[in-house]
Amino acid sequence: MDDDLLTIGAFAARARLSAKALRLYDRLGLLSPAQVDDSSGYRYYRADQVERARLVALLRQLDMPLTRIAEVLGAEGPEAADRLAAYWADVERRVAGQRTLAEYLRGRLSGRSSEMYEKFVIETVDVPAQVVITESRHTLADELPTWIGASLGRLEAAARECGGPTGAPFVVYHSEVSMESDGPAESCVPVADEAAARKWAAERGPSRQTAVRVDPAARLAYTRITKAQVAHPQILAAFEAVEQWMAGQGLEMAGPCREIYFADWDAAGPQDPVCDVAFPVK
Amino acid sequence: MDDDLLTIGAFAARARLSAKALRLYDRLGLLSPAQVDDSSGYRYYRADQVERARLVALLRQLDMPLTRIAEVLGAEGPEAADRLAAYWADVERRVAGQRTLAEYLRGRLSGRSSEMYEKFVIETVDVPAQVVITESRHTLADELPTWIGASLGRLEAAARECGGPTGAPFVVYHSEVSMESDGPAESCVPVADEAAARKWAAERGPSRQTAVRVDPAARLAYTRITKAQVAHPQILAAFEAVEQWMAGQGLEMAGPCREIYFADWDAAGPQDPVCDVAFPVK
DNA sequence: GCTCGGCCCTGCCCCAGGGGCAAGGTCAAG
DNA sequence: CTTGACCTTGCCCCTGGGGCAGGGCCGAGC
Repeated sequence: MDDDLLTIGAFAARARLSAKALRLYDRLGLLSPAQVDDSSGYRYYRADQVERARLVALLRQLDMPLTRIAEVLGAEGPEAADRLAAYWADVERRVAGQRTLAEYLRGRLSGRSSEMYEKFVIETVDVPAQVVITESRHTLADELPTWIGASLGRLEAAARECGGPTGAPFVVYHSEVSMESDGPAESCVPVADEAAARKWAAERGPSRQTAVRVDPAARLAYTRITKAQVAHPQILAAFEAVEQWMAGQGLEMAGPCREIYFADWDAAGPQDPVCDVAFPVK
Repeated sequence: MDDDLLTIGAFAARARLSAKALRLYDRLGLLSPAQVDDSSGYRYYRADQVERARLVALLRQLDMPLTRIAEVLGAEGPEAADRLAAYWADVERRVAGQRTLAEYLRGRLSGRSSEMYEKFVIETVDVPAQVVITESRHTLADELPTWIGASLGRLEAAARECGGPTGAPFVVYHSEVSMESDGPAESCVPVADEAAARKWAAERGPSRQTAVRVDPAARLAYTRITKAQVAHPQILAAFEAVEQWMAGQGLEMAGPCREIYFADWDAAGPQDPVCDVAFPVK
């Protein structure tokens, strides 16, 4: 039994890993040598540890972080497969988003950049102050559409108990327009009955990040986009077009940007206008 | 003009980047402030630099390294789009490879691991020493099939001038079985006429990494696989099965592993055996 | 026993692409 | 003039190792 212990170099060659990597995995508890000489510190591996080492190598080929590899190794058969599947599903989601972004950028870089903004018609409108009930959440771009749909659905239902929706629902982006980082987004539905709204919010408690506030009167610079354009990354072009226009007009941003959904989403076709992309201006 | 200069914080907010990132991009020459105060070191950006900054942010979202981003920014319109397209094509190739690997591993982890090796029938065979003409190359796994096809095609053509192919062509993997890292691979075709072979190699020069050598007699442990199995990552299972069997028999590896293509590749169907996966044993 | 070459050990610095924090300088509004 | 917000540089941190230095271990030959 002592005889088929392998030194780190021999084991590394069999496992197709570097000795350095093996020392790291040892330190992280991912793959400990069967035996370590007390005085010399030499690591000795059993031949049957090669299988585990190779599995680590293959998982690393998927760019799986070592901590997640440790989870996979720590789980039993089918559960390990589930964890791998979950990891890979994350990767595919991320890559899918990047793929659409890459396509968008390719089109933009290939020369259409200058004329791009001309497709957007920008106007301004003055909106009065209104009482809104809101939900807030930190979320990533790929979950945004789902969350917006669900959240506005909940809020519109609640609005019927607060004097009914008195205007188009909208979503405010408090930090990032709608990129990868989870800038807080706030979905809002205007209601008539502020007292009822406050009662509603008090009942819900802060658990769902609900709130009632008065959205101040503002002048909005906006452009109208179609249902097909309400998706990443196309919608970024609309935001940028409005910002460009504002800069050209010498207008300054007076608050966070928003998307105003004035049409019936489900009834709209891809080319129907459904949404205004807007910035408050001074 | 002085008035629409932005401090780093204001510029960062507009560009949706961190100030830290902007300092890094400045240091790398990727995005230099329009003006830097000599005494205070304060960076000031023009508002129209936001566009470039956002482009950097979007390209970073594709995980494009800053050096490649610099190349994209340095190129003109369509060329920039080409560079982005080339980068993204690389990503898609890598992910496609990882995807098949992930599927393979998912199957393996979900419980089929123990029975997996039983599907392979392993035998041994003694092969005599033979003169071979060879080409060598460092290559990545995704280019391997193409290279093997082209290389064996060239060698078989050359073999006809050296006494004809006298045995099945094969590919030797000198370091990695066939993974991501570019372990050198050597394609070999046995020939009868060593003198003619040496003449052929001398004419070609070392430019194409050609060589003539005597492949020593060996006992091979091998398993026969079908055309469908000759691909990543399925073929890894065959290599591992042979290694497992060798370990079970107490046999030691006596040299680098190889794939022996004994059948007519183009005429074979997916389920036809075309290849032996083999290890020399002592 | 002695040495030599080949492994092996730990420890340190390096890469990208920043995050976070500390110490100190600047700027503008009250 | 002060105060607080903002800016500067510089240092350490993360992952997953690569590379090198300085020193220890081991077996083979002499």
